[in-house]
Amino acid sequence: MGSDIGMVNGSCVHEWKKGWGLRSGGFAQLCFKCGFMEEWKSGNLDTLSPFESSVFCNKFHRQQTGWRECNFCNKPIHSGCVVSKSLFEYLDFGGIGCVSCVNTSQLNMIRNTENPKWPVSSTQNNARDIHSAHFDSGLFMSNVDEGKLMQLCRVVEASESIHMSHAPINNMITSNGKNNPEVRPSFREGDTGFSNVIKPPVQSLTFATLENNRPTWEIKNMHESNARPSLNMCLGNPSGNNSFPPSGGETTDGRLEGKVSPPFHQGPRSRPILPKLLKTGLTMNIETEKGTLSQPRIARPPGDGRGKNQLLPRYWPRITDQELERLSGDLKSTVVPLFEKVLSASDAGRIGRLVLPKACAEAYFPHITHSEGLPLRVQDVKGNEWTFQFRFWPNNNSRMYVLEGVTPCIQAMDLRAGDTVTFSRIDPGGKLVMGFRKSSNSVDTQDASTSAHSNGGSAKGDTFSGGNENLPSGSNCADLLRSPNANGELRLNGHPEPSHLVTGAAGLLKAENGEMTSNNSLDQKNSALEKKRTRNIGLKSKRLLIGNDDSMELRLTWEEAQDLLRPPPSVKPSIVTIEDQVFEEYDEPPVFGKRTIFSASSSGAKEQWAQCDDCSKWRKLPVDALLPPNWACLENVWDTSRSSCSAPDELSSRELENLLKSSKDFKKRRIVENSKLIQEHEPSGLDALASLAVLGENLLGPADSSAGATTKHPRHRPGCSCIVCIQPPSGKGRHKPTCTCNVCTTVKRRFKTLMLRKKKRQSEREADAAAKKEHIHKRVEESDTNGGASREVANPLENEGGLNKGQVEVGESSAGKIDLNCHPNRDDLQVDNIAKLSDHIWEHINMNQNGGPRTVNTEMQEGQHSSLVTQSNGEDTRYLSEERCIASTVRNKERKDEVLNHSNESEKNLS
DNA sequence: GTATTGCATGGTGGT
DNA sequence: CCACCATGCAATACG
Repeated sequence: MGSDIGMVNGSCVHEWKKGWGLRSGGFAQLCFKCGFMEEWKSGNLDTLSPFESSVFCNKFHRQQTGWRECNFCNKPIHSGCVVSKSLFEYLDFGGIGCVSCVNTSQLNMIRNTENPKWPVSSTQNNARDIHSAHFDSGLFMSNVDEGKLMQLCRVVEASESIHMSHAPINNMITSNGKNNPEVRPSFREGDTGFSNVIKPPVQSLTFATLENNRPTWEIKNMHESNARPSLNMCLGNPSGNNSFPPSGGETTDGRLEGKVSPPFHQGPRSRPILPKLLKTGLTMNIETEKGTLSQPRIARPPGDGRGKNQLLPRYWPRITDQELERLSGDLKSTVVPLFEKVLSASDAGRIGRLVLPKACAEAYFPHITHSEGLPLRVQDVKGNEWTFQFRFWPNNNSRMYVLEGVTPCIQAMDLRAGDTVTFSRIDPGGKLVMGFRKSSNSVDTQDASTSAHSNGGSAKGDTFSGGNENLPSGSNCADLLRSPNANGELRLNGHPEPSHLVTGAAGLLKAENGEMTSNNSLDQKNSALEKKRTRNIGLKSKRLLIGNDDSMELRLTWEEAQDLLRPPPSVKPSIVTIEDQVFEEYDEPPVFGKRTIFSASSSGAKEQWAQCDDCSKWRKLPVDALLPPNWACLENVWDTSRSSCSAPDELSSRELENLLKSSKDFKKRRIVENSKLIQEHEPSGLDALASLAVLGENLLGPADSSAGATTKHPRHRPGCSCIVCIQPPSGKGRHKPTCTCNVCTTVKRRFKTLMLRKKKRQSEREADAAAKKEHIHKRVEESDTNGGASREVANPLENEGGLNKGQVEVGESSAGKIDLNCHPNRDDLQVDNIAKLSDHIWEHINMNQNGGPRTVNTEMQEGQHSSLVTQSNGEDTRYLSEERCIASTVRNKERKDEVLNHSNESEKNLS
C-alpha cells in the first residue's frame, strides 16, 4: 500500500489516490477522511501539513473507531473509549497500533524537531512512516524527519460522546505561544476526553489560493508571524460556521475555514464543543435502540474539504457513535459519513439527475474543472457498484453539481422523493458508498424543512423495523450505517422494509380525487399518480390527514367540495374559459359555507336559497348572506317568519325545479356580466388573435357563442407559457408575415392543418351539393315545365343558410347566423372567403364580448367585413368552422401587422 | 413522439 | 440581499 505521494496521514492519501484518482498535475488532498481535499500543487507536497491532516484524520478516527487490534502486538484496543486508556495510533496502511508499538517504530521519526522544513517529496513518504501516535487527551507534536512527512500534532482520543458530554470544555489545549517543539504533552489518566492539539512549533498553515480560487496550504515559518494563530479550531462554533462541530461531542478539532477564515487564525476562537453543539440546536435525536443505550443521533458535520464551503446542517450525516463504532469495529474499517441529502422529486424522478449540494460536492467529490465532470463509482448498500457522472452546470456565476445516471440506483434502492441518500466513505479504500434512509413521518427538529420535504414528499409512513429503526416520534431515523448483516455485508442504513403508504397524503390525494379510500391501500395503479400528486401538493405542505377517522366528515367529492367552498361575499370573480370550461377566479380565498342556490326572480332581482339541514325546506335569503356549513331554519335571521322548521315551505316542488333551473340561468348571466366587465379591458388585437388560435374550434360553439367570456384568455399567472403569454408585450412586438415566433407558427400550423381538413370536408360537400343541385335542377325543370318557375329556389344554397346579404351585412344578426359564404367549389377563394367569414366571427365575438359599443377593433373588422361580405355568396352557416376562425386569425393578424406598420410609419413621419 | 441534455428561472433559506 | 437548488422548459438527439 505504498504511496508515491506521501505518508501524510496514514492511508488518507492512499485512499484518495486509490479511490478517486489524482487530479492531473496535482497531489492528493490533505486528508480524505476528514474531507480535506485541498489540492496541492504538483510536486509541492512538502507544503503539506501533516499537522493538519493529522488533526482531522484523527478526529474522524475518534469518531469512528471501535475495538481494534494492534497491528503489532494484537493487543485489543478500543480506540474510541478513553476509559480503555489504550494508546493507539492509526496506521497508514490500515488498522491501528498501540502507542507503545507505534512509538517504538516511530522514534526515529520524531526527531530533528528544530528543523522547520518539510523536506518531503512525494516519494519519500511511505508506509513506514507511522503517524499520529494517539495519546488520550493529549496531542503530540511531532516533527518531520528528513524525507518524511511527520505529524506535528497528535489528536488524542478523547472519549465517546457520552463521556464527552460531561467533559470540561477547557481542555482544548493548544500550543499557543509555545513554540517549543519539544513540548510533548502527556496524557494523564483521568483527563477529560478533550483532545489537545499541539501545534507545530515553527510552522503553520495558511491558505493560499490556487486556480479556481481553491485554497491550498502553504507552510510558513511561524517565526515570521507575529500573530501566531492557534491551531485550535473550534468544533462547536455556535455560528455554525467554520466548525467541525462536535462530532460526537468529544473532541477538540479544527476545521479549515477557507479563505475567509484561515483555520490557523482561529486559535482564540476555540470553544467547547459539545455544549456548543447542544446550544446550536444541532439535531440530537434520541435513539431508542434495542440492546443499546440511547445515544444522541447527531448530525455530524463532516470534515469540510473546502474551507470556503460550509455544509448546511441539513447535509450533515446523522449517525450515532455507536453505529460508527460498531461498524468500524465490525468491518475493521472506518466509515466516514460524508453527507446526506433528502431526495427531491426531481432527484428521484426519471430524469436521473441527483442534484448535489454544492458544498458537499466540492468538499467530498473530486474537483472538476469541466462541466462534463468525471465518472464516479459508488457502491450501494447491496454491494452493487454504480458509475455516476459527476458534473456541474454553470449557474448564476456559480455551479450546480449533479450526479447523472442515478435512476437505476435510485430504483434499485426503491427510493422516492423524501427519502434520504447518504454518502459515506469506507476507509481504508476510500470507496464511496451510497446509503439511503427511507422517509418517516417524524419531523426533524433540526431541519424541519428538510423533513417536511421528506414527509410530505414521500407521503410515506414507514415503520422502522427493529433495532434503531424504531425511533420515537420526532426523531430522525438516521440509519446511515447499520451493522453488518449476517453475511457480514455492510448495510448502510438500508431500510429493509419496502416503503408503503399509510395515511396522510395518499388518502388526501385520493380524497381530492373524490374517492373514499382506505388508509392503508396500496394501489399500485395509483403509484404514478401519487407521485405526481405528491409532487404537485408541495413537499412542504402540511396537510390534514383526510384518512383519519376524525376527518371522515371532510371526505367529499370534488363537487361537494366546490359547493362548500363559497366565493367570498361581495367579491366578483373573473371569468375565464379554459378549454371550454368556465372558471371563476377570485382574488380572495373562498370561504367555507353551506351550499345555496342563486337565482333570479321574475323581476330580475337576485335571490339566494338555502335548504335547511333539519327540515330540508328551502328558505329565501339575501343574496349576500353567507351561511355556515350547517344551517337550519332556526338560524334564518333574515326572515323571522320562516325561522322555524315548522314554517311552511316557500317553494313547491315545481317551484323548486324552476328555482334550480333559474339558478343555472343566473349563473350563466353572472358569467356574462363578469365577462362584460372583463371586456372593458379590450384585448389587444394580437391577444385576440392568439385567443382565437388557442380557442380554435371550440370558440364558436353555439353555446359558447353567447358567452363572450369564451374569447377571453384566462388570466395569466407568472410562468404561463401559453400562446398569449409568450408573445411580446403589447405594442412591443409586431409580427411580420415571415415571423416564426410561437404565436405565428402556431397559428399558421393550425391553419394549415385545418385547411387540409377542410378540403376533405369540402370534397364531401361537393358531392352533396352536386346532388342537391341536380335535384333542384330537376325541380326547376319541372317548374318550368309546369310554368311556375320559382326564383326563390334558383339559389337554393342561399336559402339553405336562411340568410341573405342584408342579414349578414353588419354582423348584427343574431348569434350564430353569420353568413359564412364560401363556396366549397371555389378553392381559389377558399382561404379568402374563410378569412372573410372569420371576420364576421371576429366581429361577432367583439360584439358579444363588449356587449355594446364597438371597439376600434370591431369597427375595423366591420369595415373590412362589410366590404368583404358583399363578395360572399351564400353558404350554409354550418360551414362556420374552426378553420375559418383560424383563417381569420391569420388574416387578422397580418392585417393588424399592416396597421401597426402603417401606424409606425405614420408616427415616424410625424416625428 | 419520446428521451435526453443543458440552461434558465424563481422560491427559499441563510446571511 | 444573495446563493443555493428544485424544477421548468427549450433544444437536441434518438427511435
